[in-house]
Amino acid sequence: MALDRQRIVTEAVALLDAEGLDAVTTRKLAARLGVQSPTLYWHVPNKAALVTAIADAILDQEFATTAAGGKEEEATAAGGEDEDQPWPQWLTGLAERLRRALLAHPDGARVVSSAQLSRTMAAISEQAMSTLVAQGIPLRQARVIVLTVERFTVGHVLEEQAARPDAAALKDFDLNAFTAEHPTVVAAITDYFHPGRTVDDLFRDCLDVVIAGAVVSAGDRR
Amino acid sequence: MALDRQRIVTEAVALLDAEGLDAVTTRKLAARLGVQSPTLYWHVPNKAALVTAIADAILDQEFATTAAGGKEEEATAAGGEDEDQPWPQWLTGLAERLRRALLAHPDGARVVSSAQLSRTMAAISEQAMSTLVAQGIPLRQARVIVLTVERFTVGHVLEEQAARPDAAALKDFDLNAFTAEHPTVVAAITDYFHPGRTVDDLFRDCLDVVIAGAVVSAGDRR
DNA sequence: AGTCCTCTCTATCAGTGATAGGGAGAATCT
DNA sequence: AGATTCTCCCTATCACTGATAGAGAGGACT
Repeated sequence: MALDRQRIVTEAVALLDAEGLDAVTTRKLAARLGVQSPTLYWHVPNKAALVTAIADAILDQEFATTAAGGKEEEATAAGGEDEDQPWPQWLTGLAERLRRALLAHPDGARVVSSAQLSRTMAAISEQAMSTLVAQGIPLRQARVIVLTVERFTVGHVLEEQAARPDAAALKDFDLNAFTAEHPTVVAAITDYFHPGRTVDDLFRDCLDVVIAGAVVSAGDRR
Repeated sequence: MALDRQRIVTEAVALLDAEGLDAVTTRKLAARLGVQSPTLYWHVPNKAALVTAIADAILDQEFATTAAGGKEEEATAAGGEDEDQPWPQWLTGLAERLRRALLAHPDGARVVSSAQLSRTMAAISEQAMSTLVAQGIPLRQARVIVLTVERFTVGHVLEEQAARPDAAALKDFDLNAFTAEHPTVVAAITDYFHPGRTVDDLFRDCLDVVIAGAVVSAGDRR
């Protein structure tokens, strides 16, 4: 099978899924493709470009229609969400889809946050801002709201996927001392998760805060 | 001068300031300290621990009193902010101080976001959640609000400090094509910055959205 | 005096992204 | 048809990274 950029990116995502971002090296990737590592540099200028391409691939899995480019009409229900629903709900759905895309791969948030000039991310922003504008939000507000939601979501998932501290870091971690110094934090965590709430609920609760603020800042019109 | 963990971290921050996170290598750091690189491993278990220590140092510069530990009374005005002011304003100040701390060093957000178990970050959360609780916010809401603000802020600054794409990435970037495909995004950017607004204003506007949502979710009590 | 402990050293390892430059084969030009 | 160019992959190598093994200097304790 001919080696091309497409196949490289696909295999890179597979490697990411199997071993995480730190294991995505040119050599391991080349080995998977049955090729020597310098060969990759004929198809991809450098590793940063590869990571950006991976980011686009990750986002595309959830936003394929959105990212397809503004050409076609995208009849309705782009990616499962209805653009005609009220923007707060629509934006909530967008954020949840974004989170789902990031969580679908190890280090997904790290990949996307270190992508340089992701086309798909730009397409998402475009669709989000234009959707808000189409529903009467002033352009300036639309930008502020969309950026807020995007950056919160990436920041949130980044923390969700943060590497579990290694044994060396944990060995001098005294839970009792931590609880003594941070009683409110510990109490809040146990309180939050006790009734069976999940990390999905936590994201949703945090997102609701952001969306509520967006509604207020948009002058309460809906 | 005796080499100890404190001096290593201080010099690591200096190296970070001078050349950025990617240049913080054990060899360069050791050279600055007049020592061979394996020596560092006597004082620091591995590089991840070093990065976490750098993150704590960065945050300490802005939150020294907060992070000092819950022992002393911290008379008033911890780090320049008054804990008795209404929590929305107080939380706004906290987020701005957090952003200032991150922006004070190259890759500051990247450092903090890749820190494992930062004591200072925990101390910040503790102070924030307890401040909200002290003003009548239920524990569960306090946690949601504080996490939202923290993660938004880190996510936002992470993007602010994102590496400018290199020449290779820019060479096949067609601004006209980008504008054609993302008209709303481009229009929103020019519209936003035209009247002399800065990136500081943008953060503040986004933060205001989050805080407004926090106020709503707290049931409008203030 | 002898033993331990603290700290720094040299030597070395396996890997990493990246470049230089060679060569096989297909496509294109004359 | 023959010559040339282009495409794509190779080998060899570079400078550099985080990390470990193990030696040894010197002070502190017994």
